[in-house]
Amino acid sequence: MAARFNPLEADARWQKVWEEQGTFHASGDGARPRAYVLEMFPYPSGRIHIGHVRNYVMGDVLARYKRMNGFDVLHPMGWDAFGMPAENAAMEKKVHPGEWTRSNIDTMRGQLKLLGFAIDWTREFATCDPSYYGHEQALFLDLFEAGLVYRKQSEVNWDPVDMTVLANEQVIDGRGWRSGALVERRKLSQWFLRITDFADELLDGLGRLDQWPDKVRLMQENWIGKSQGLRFRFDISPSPSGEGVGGWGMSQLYPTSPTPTPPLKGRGLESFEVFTTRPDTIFGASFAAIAPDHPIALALAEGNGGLAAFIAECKQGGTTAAELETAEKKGFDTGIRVIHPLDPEWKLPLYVANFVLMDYGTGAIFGCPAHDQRDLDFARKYGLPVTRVVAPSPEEAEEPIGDEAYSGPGRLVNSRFLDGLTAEDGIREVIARAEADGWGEGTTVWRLRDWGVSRQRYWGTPIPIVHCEACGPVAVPRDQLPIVLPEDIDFETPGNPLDRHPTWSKVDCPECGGSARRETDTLDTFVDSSWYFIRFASQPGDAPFDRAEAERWLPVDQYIGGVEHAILHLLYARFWTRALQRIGKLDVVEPFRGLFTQGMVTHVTFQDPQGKWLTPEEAESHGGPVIRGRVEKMSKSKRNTVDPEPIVDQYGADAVRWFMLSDSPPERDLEWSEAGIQGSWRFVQRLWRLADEEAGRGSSTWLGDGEDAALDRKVHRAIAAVGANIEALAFNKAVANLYELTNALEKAPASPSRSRAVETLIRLAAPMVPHLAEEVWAAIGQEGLIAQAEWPVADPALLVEEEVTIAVQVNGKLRDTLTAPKGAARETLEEMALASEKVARILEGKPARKVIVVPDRLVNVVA
RNA sequence: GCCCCCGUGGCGGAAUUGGUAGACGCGCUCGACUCAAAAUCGAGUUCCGCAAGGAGUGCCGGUUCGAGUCCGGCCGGGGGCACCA
Repeated sequence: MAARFNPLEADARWQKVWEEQGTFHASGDGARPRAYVLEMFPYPSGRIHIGHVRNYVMGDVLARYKRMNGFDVLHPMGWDAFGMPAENAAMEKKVHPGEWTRSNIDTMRGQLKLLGFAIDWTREFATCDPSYYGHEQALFLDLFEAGLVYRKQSEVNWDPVDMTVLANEQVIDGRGWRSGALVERRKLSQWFLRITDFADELLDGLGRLDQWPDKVRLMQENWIGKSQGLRFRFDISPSPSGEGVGGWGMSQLYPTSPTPTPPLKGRGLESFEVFTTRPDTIFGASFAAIAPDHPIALALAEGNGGLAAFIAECKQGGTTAAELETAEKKGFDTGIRVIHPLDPEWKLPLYVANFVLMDYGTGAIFGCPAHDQRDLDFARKYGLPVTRVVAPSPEEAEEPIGDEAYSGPGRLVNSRFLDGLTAEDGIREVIARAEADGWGEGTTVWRLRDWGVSRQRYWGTPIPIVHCEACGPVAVPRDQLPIVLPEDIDFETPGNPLDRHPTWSKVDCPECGGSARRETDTLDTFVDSSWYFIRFASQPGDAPFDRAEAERWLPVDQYIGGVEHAILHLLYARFWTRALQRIGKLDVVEPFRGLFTQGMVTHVTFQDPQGKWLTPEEAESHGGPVIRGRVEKMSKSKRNTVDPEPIVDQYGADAVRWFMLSDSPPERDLEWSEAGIQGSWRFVQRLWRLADEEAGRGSSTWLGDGEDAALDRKVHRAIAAVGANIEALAFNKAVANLYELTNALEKAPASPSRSRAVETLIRLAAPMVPHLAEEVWAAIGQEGLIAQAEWPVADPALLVEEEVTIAVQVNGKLRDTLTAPKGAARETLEEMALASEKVARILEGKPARKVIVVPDRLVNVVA
């Protein structure tokens, strides 16, 4: 063996061996139990960054560990290859999005291979392959035929310069992030998937995902947003003088229309529904309010210029977080009165209010100022009555409400027949009465919206629909799939190139044969990532997947990725899987049994006094003063990124892998540092020296024949600890276990125990530093690959200590320690502790009041 | 505003059910080897103190024989949602 481990030479050599032998192919032959380990597949943006490396190293350690434990492991890799950056590159660099994407994939695949990941590359695909998205089109049609896809008008963010729809995240301060143009709200016909049909089961299923982080489950729960309550009808009160005009409040700021008769009658607008989660507070009602775009508001505005102006003003209001937070509650009194459902004599004013949202519930509310902060703010502003109807105690029944609404528990007061009931009973009672009397019903409202999947872009999966004037939207016949994106496209003009293509969209209607137009929208790329894990498990040519084979691999046993996908991707994938189950295509309920969200890789930042960001190298060579900034997420704009490739060239894959696993718990951020990677490099070399020494010594040169029982125990404790920590994905702890064992081995005198221990250490380290492990494995004359060797088994007998250290406390303070045989009797321990000089000194001859003995742990003497 | 998580040495972080706080790594100090350096090896490294000893897990209080861990109240940091009725 060489004096030093040379990764430059060894890495490539072992990577070639693994590839040639197909070491990491998932066989699926049923001979071994299966394990499916998956990291979120990357978007081919250009180059691998260090965050990818951390993500894939974690999955890789688990995959290799599972393989050594006798599993048939599926650990695939692919590319989430559709999306905007490719189109931006096309516009900026005049390169075809496909060409740009393919070239990035080639680069990144090469970079990933440098790290020696145990990936089954035979299953690799990119979502931009027609052989992938064609099957996606088929699945879309399956859902379409099952009624889970529909088309409706919806408001979108429209960039008038780029002529494209923008996602909310792409609208910054009301402007398109690329063009800087003021974004318009536009109504477009879009395709939607009925994810709301699954709201209940998606929520319910979270409870059974016990191997998911609580945080992610909670985020999804909030996102789905289930609210139970009462939906009920308000009838508009007929008034002698017609149906009212704006008379009070805000309306004075706006000119009142000279034609005061609002056209509600005969249009189904004589009543409207509201939703509330607090029907118990119904006797605290002091007003009703509708959204500015509620049909009644729009109808009233036809005859009321003041209201029309108010509605227009509401629409202008920004929708950014900051603006909403400070936005004042504003309303417009329509002059209309509505009838309280429990008292026909009780009339409430109807406002149009800026804080009522048309797309939640029914777009209308009843206002109960005493117990809802927004309603209270509103009521105070417009001088509306505030009546307490819930009191935390009988004494507080008449306590006036101040500036804060009371939303806590209590009993109902000032509420006629509800008085004395708890709030919960009140809710039940009012719902029961509403249902019995026919003016409302108990219902559930969700925050979750249906998933709009239409994107007015080129680089995505074409939606397999044809629009025919006679037949409407028609599914493309299956034998015409895949609908392939045209290659001859023009990015010179903004907008969707598919729309402008001279021939692509011109087709005959599959139903009537008449001339028709192909759908030119493409699917949201989140659709692509909603089923790729199924395609990894099984990829026949003529179908999206083979059902039986997919069911044998799924669900994914361990899924690893960034927490930024906690909601959208993970919710969409759960929905898609359930949708496939509902239509009878795949009997899997949840796609990911275990989920792990890893932290980011961060790095220090540097700036010069002018605030210009500097790379770490620039900071070092910079002549003038340099400000050392915070440790932050790596980003190009802050110039604190680290390219993994030169680092792998310098230190080798194993040192990089080891560093990615060290120190920080995997769910937290890891700070990249030069010292850290050097430390890892040193450890790789230490392992090498240890093995080298042992190999060089040969078995004939023992100093003695004696076994080293203490070392044996340490080894077996390490076997148990490393295994448990890898299974728990606590890689930083597994790393610490390996350091401890290495330290112990370096100090241990030569013995057969030590030789065995070094071999065990290499096995334990193999998932983390696989190239070095293979090199050592071969050098010590072992057959085959360590990647396929068995994980050592801890001997339970050696996990038990013979002697234990007992802490001796006086009044809970540590005063002494003593060594006792494992399992020593309470009395023995007590006796030993009381015999301690230090204890005796503190007791000063007085007897102990009490002695607490925790066997094998401590004795606490209470003085 | 609502919901959730986290505060432990110079730094990253360990610490079963409450039971010896600081494992392991980084950094630093001293020493060995060396002409010197790198590499490597040895010793040390929570704070105060020469020591004996004392203090110590953001702060204040509580429960307990015993609290980093449990409870209450603050302070600080991070994340999610965002006028959701």
